[in-house]
Amino acid sequence: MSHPRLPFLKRIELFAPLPAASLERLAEVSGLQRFSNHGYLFREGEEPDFIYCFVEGGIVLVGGADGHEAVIDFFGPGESVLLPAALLGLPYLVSARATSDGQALLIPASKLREQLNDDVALAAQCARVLSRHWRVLISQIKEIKTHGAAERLAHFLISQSEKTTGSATLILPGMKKEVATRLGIKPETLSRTLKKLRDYGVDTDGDTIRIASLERLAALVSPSPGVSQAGS
Amino acid sequence: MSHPRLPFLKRIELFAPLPAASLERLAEVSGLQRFSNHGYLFREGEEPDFIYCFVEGGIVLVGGADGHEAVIDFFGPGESVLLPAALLGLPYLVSARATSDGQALLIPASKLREQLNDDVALAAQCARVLSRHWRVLISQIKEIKTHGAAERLAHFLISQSEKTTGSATLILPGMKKEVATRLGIKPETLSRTLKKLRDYGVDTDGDTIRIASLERLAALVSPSPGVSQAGS
DNA sequence: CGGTTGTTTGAGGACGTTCAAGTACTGTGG
DNA sequence: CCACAGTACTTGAACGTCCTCAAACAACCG
Repeated sequence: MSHPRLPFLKRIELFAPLPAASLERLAEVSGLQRFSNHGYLFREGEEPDFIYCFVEGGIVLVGGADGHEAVIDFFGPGESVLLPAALLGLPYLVSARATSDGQALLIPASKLREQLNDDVALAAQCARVLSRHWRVLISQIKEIKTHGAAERLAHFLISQSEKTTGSATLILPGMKKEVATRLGIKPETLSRTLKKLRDYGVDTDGDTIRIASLERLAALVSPSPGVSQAGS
Repeated sequence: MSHPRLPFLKRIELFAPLPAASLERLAEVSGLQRFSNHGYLFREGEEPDFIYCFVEGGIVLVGGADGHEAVIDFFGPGESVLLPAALLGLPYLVSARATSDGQALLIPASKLREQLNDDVALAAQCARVLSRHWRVLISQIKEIKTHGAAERLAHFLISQSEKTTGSATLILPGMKKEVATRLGIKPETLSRTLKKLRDYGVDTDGDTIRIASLERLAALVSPSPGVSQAGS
């Protein structure tokens, strides 16, 4: 451990599998940055100076004008954002707003682009991580286009709980209005939909959600293949 | 030009900027494959054997069960699909259906993964192309979540025409029902929405669309920036 | 020619939004 | 400590958009 920021880098999925040499080089140009809840880390349209890797706390990625926001997704410890904009050197398509206090590791975009061109391990790992992100986004698009609000909410809740069977308790990764936009609906609709899900064993208490049976919720999303399957 | 497939590789955006050595290596393991309209090149859930680079003709990427399809996007000459699944070795999340006769260059996924680990140029280029794809998907998600059907259709038509001003004539990249799903609406709704757009100078004749003024259409999408627009 | 598939059109209904009011929580200043 | 304002959230009623269902038309093909 020759560098003090090395242990932080190792906890980022994007960098974890890299050999020591690559990590050292990244550690030298990286910097730790604190941020506080509800603050903006960067805004849509700005030039990419850094990529952000979250060590502690999380943010929500939003796009579009104020009032007509589209929440893309929530990000937390171990995850990183803005790799695409940084690699291409194009303006951010999205803004990031903190959903809690925390700290992020910042890597200068220019250094990253440099290293990308002569460090196979880093380049290959970037390609793999971007591939995973692609699949996440594809899933989201498929879901928006084929499922209704209740199904999307159910699926979201399941994805937020670590487990896949039995009961679970989870805390929403942001304010309800942000969660609503992440699902492509209005806060009012989220409120009502959450109430509907009470019949399926979902209990709400502030930003804490208790799910009685993950299986029962999952059944709501894909009504056991083979059944009539009436409306959307 | 030591290899007969080299000229084809050079016309694929993913490979075009690569040095000769990388291209040669890819050319040796690649193969040309014909496909015919309405046929499936691969289906959701299958194991990734190849990535597909389109030399001629195009396909539509669809996800989800038959009857509840979600069209992701259309792809044509110069573009490639399935890099993410191939790099990760995970099952395809989508199916590809041809929207015309054509031919594609196939690169074995295993060879690509191999080369990715010892060819910086290839790895870096993959990362860049995946970054571009990421941005396209983000744009699509933002659009679905913030715009109505008419606006999305207008934007889609504009993006399909090469120009950005004056009048334009374009041919839909697939059947109307596929275009509809790409926009997240039903064929019936597309038909009706297309009729509404007649008042905005959009004329339909089979799969040929004539746009009187691209500016007028664009105004429909973003009602002239600067106006009241009430930011909340 | 009848069968199949894609598109159009119409009528009715479901889902989600908008508008509006009311409740609960949080931080501020008296 | 409490009144106050600001924000998030909830709830209700009316509305609009898009979907479903159904029928008709056109193009294609055996």
